[in-house]
Amino acid sequence: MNPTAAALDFPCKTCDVRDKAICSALDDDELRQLNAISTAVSLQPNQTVFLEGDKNTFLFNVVTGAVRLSKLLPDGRRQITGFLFPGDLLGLSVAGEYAYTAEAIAETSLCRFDRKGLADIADRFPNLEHRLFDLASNELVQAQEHITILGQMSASERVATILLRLLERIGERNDMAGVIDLPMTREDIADYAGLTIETVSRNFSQFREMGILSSSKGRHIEIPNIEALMQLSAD
Amino acid sequence: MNPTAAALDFPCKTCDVRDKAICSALDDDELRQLNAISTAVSLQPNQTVFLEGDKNTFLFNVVTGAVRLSKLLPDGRRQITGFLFPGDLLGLSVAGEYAYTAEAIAETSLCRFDRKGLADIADRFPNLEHRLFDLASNELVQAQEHITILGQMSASERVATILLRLLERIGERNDMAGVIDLPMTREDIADYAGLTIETVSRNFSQFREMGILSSSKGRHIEIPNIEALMQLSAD
DNA sequence: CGGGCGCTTGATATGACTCAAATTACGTGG
DNA sequence: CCACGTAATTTGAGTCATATCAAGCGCCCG
Repeated sequence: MNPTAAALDFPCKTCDVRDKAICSALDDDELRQLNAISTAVSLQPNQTVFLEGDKNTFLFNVVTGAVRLSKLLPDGRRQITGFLFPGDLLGLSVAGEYAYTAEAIAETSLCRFDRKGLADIADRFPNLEHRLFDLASNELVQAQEHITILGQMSASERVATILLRLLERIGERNDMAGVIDLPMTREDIADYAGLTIETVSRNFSQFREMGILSSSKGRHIEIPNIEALMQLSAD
Repeated sequence: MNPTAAALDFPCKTCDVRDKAICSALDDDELRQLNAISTAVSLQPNQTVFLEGDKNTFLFNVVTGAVRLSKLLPDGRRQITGFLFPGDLLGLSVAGEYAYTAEAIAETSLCRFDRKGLADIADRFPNLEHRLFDLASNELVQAQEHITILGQMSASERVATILLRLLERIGERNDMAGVIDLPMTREDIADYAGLTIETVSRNFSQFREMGILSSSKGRHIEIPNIEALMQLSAD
């Protein structure tokens, strides 16, 4: 916002996600080295970050915007395995290949790290490797919650639960009420929830009729009573 | 099998999973230090390793047997998020608590590591921390495949896919044919697949009628033609 | 030999999907 | 700024896959 000479030193220092994601584990010296192997990347909506099966050369931090992760079945069915927002880590993989496709949902900026260079730095700074392990563990926990949503919940419970998680992550909360401006389409939500577009839409409509959502249209969501939504969410 | 004086040095050296899981990253010297903070644990079927919400004091390696990971919804619905077998890592978590319950399915032996001690060792050996990161990444990839199964596949596709994964992990494969002796009940499979016991059972029966499974009963599964099962699995 | 648990099978109910169409929001060019 | 065309969302009617409810079977263990 108000760059000083010190801040201009290297760009990470004024980064919005400086205290999140990978970078939060590091002191200024470490950050300077990380900065040396990082590149800023800008993406428009629906642009691809990488494809499932690509060689995993890079790790990314989401700085602004939103990203969707997805896997395709051979016949074209798509499962969205996650939505990522500022501060999230992107690009975990095994066996040298990304296991999913990553695409920008909105206008998005990423910080890109060379994987090899990152490994070199990590060898010198246990903090960094620790942080990567924590981030991976965290993603695993989220994935298991997603599994539980898909395996056990009804359509309305899924929609309610997903709205609550999006509220926490990208919404504004005021006491009992909340607002979310969704960056993703109903189709994205459907493919995340394991439902059809129609079922998602019908549940939004029903929530409106019930007064759980105030008559918000499209991607602007207003939640007058968060408690009521939580009661529908089954956990 | 045939212990020498050197092997008797410390127990890890003759461990069945010496070259898997955490231990595979380590040389003898590192392994010796790891050994110092590890304890063997034996469990009978249905005994609890830890509960969701417990303080995450330990990490475990599965040495023999099988473990199921599960999460409960407040009303009692259960989602099994994974089955673990020899070599698998157990106990990843965030925020100091296990995010799921772990229970032995069969007679099981585990190797238990003090988390704090492990962190100390990891600070000195980047190899180990690297390995933990890889294992966590690997579990994340598996979780995402599970998400795709639950979100997109029909009941028969789920059952076929799950059988194929179990075949890879704990089955015997001979050319086209395969055999699996399942350690888990139909209920476990149902809770893993996001289906009911009845639906899982009906699909087993249908696969038998179709000749995809040879008339195997109960938990002994014979697959005369693995290709045919793969065609039903949708990926 | 008996009891119980796990598994299978059958009949019916229902929640979500499919197919179809109308409505609304959005970006573009006039 | 408005008109148009397209994409996104909503709504409706009917179907189907899987859940639910209900028995019956078989196998293991005491």
